[in-house]
Amino acid sequence: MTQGVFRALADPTRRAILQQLRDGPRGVNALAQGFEMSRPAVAKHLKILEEGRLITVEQRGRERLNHLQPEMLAVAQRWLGFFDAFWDDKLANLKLEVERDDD
Amino acid sequence: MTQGVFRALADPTRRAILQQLRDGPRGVNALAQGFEMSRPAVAKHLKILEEGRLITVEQRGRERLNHLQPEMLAVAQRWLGFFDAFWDDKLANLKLEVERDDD
DNA sequence: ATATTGTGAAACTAATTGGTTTCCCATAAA
DNA sequence: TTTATGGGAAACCAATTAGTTTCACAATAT
Repeated sequence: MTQGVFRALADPTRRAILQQLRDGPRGVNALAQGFEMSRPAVAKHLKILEEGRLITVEQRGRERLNHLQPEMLAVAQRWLGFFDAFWDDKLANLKLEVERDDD
Repeated sequence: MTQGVFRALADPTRRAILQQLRDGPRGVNALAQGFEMSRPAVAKHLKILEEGRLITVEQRGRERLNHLQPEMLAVAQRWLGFFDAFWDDKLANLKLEVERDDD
């Protein structure tokens, strides 16, 4: 699960797609207009985003609307959260250094 | 900057390396023992982590100690934070799945 | 009925990735 | 001074990635 999310986030086009989808669901063509690449290329990115469960697809007639599904971003946030303690420790150590650096 | 970070995080070995480094700085050989791959392979991952500025290298004699530098993880966290507005009550359902996740 | 639109699928390509083995060098220890 | 250790660099390889063009097809619009 974690792998699917981080893999999906690794590509700048895919991250941009997610940001686009914050404004509402979009079809492949609408999305592809925002990028300098062909529709099939964007379609492949969407597939990877779908595999990572960062988007869901709603079929409406001949249209396929790609919806942002931000729940999985929480997986990434949670993983990163495990380092917050380290971050805090480092800041604390730094603080100590600063405090006895009064000469 | 964001690209370097997300690229570095895309590989499970690299994420595992970062987790290892939470316990303190390590040389390539020490790290490589934790994975079923050769030292040069791990060295390449370290290089990518360094390019993404997720680690720093301290040269001590013939040893090169790789230090976790968690500041850049905040870059990823900030990017993900832009989606916080989208979170809804589906998060509760997700929590169950997350808790039995490996990787 | 016909034309247009939104999309998927296949086949192909170039570049990148993730790994290997081998060899070499500098530092540290005997 | 010789040996052992920690690690870089090169050359190579297979698989994956990110893109392309072309074709096909079903749903909508005229």
